[in-house]
Amino acid sequence: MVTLADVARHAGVSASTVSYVLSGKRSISAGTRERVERSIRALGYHPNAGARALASNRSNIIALMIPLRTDMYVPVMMEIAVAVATTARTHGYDVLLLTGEEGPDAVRRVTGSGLADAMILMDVELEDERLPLLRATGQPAVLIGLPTDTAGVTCVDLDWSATGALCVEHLAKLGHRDVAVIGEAPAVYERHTGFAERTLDGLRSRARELGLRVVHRPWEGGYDAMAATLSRIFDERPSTTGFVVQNESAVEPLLAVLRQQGRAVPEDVSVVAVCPEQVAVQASVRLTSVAVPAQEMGRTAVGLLVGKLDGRETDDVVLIAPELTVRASSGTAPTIP
Amino acid sequence: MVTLADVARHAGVSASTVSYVLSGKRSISAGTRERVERSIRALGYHPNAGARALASNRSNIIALMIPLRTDMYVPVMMEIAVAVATTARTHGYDVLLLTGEEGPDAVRRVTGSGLADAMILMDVELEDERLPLLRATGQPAVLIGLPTDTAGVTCVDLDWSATGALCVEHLAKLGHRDVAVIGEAPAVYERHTGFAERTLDGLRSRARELGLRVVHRPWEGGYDAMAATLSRIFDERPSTTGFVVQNESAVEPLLAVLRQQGRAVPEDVSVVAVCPEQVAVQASVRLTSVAVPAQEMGRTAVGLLVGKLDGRETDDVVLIAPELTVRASSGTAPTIP
DNA sequence: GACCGCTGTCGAAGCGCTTCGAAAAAGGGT
DNA sequence: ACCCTTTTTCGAAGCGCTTCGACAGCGGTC
Repeated sequence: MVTLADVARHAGVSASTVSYVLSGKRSISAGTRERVERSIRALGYHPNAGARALASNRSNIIALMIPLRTDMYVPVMMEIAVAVATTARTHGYDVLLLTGEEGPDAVRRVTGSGLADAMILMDVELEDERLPLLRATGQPAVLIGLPTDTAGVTCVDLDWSATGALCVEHLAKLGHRDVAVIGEAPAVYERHTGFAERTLDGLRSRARELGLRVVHRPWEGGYDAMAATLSRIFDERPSTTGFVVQNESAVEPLLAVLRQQGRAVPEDVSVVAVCPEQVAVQASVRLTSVAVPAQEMGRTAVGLLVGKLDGRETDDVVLIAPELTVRASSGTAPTIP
Repeated sequence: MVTLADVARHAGVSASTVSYVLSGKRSISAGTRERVERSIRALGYHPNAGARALASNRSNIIALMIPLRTDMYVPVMMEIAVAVATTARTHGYDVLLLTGEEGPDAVRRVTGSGLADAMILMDVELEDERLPLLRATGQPAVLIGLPTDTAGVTCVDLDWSATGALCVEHLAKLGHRDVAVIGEAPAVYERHTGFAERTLDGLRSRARELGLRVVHRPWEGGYDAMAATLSRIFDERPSTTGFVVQNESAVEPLLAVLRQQGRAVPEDVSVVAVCPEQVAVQASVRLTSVAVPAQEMGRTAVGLLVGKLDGRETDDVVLIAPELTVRASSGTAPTIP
């Protein structure tokens, strides 16, 4: 193993000089720097992470806590995780992967051991039990998701409320008067994951302003469940012509059942989805959708965290504005015959 | 910050005693152990990861390299990653998340810096460029996937060749004589990712033995592409009655197009999928499938790695035997009218 | 020419832990 | 009571790095 001392010897300088070349924290003459850099390359030197962490009290690692469960948004989670990992690298950080399994203990462990300099938490619940700990330890953290109380923590999220409003506005503009929302699995609501409730709230209040009627049905499971859900919706509100889907795994079942029932999209009913771009484009009908900006969320979270670690002042809550892209699944509401 | 020395003082013992209580590498009398443990809890002590890594030359971190691209098997990747993270924790390891982006450099960096004790590589290509490095450094590593040359590395994978064979056997047993394989995107083959080619080889050679005819068509993209692919297949081989799908994102398009063409599953055509259990169960037709045992792969990989790190002798190549579950998408071949 | 303020470099201390050899304590036989 | 073995505990060295204060040169100033 090549150590800093080896490099110093090879370059004919002291260890501290090599260290300063590496960190740039003191000025080093061009000649010396050059010589040291050449030695580093010649010997294939890599600074020892542990020693560095010990001496500098900084690990250059960001912990990312992903949910263990896979009942929702797996591709979104994956995309965020990959974006976090790549962005972190460009800032010189590595990413430690924690699963929600350990829960608050993981926060304690990572903070206490100095394993990571900061944390990114996903799958944040409205009253997340990890928050008090985070506030108490003063560990720099960014949440992806928006808890009820954002005091002392930084958050990044899609503006779900605006997303819901945007969907219903789009349908209203096309003349739809009765809208059905196919929501997440009941478990998601029970857990008080913020985004599901917020979307619904935003959608409902905008619908009220615009004079639309809304029914909301959670969904989970398979095609049969979807068929049942749809019959119920059309029984209760026969004049339903607009659909909002917030659950990417519900997209294909919904389209399939509609097709099977002989309802044409977008002639008879319009569908607006909240889902990753890719899902919208690859669906059997190209979907009018509000994209879930997974990458942007991951990138932003890392950006904020690095800002904090560098002592910069950062925003407390970053809400990403939703953007609706019109594709082939929405159109003018059918005129009642 | 609470250090080991603080604990020692609090418990009235020396630092080394505390260390031995923690590591269990020397016997400590029950009384002393008790006292030390009480102090640890009282002070809320967590060993400093950096110091530990420096002194012991072990970071207790496993690096997991996941592919950057998301053109395939995202849920499988995610499931493996989560399984790796959870299993690693039960062995006292944390997981560092690397993306393929850095490529071989990541291997060099992580090995050189002592950031991780070992690596798990996913998305292994037949002639993976990270392999020579791994062999050279002697870094303990486990590949998820099977390269051409497995010398000096440990691999875990589903036995794809047997998987292909199993699928075609099942169809043969049901009386199908002409089988079509809907394969991965062409890019996957061009990259020489082992599993795609192996499945196909296994399937083809078994088919030859059983006297079945096979056509193979890569697929990628949307429903239109699937419709085109199917017409071509039925034009060229009108007597095709068996389908094998190896691409989970192709499942719904295939079923949808078949339905649209008025071909009943399983009465007119049978479909066998290679995909995660969940996809098979939630599809619009419950699919006869060979499950991709993502969790098992992740768990096994960690198990092997921990074994290596503990100096145990481990297998070099662990091939997981495929299991075919019969569901509603396959049945007796229709008799030619 | 003595003095000043630079810039560039060095030496040493110390980060918190593990680990080795050795000392101290505790039994066990005679 | 003694010696010998075994168990338990301690002290000190050292892992590879960062960082602080100090020092050596250097050109410029009065």
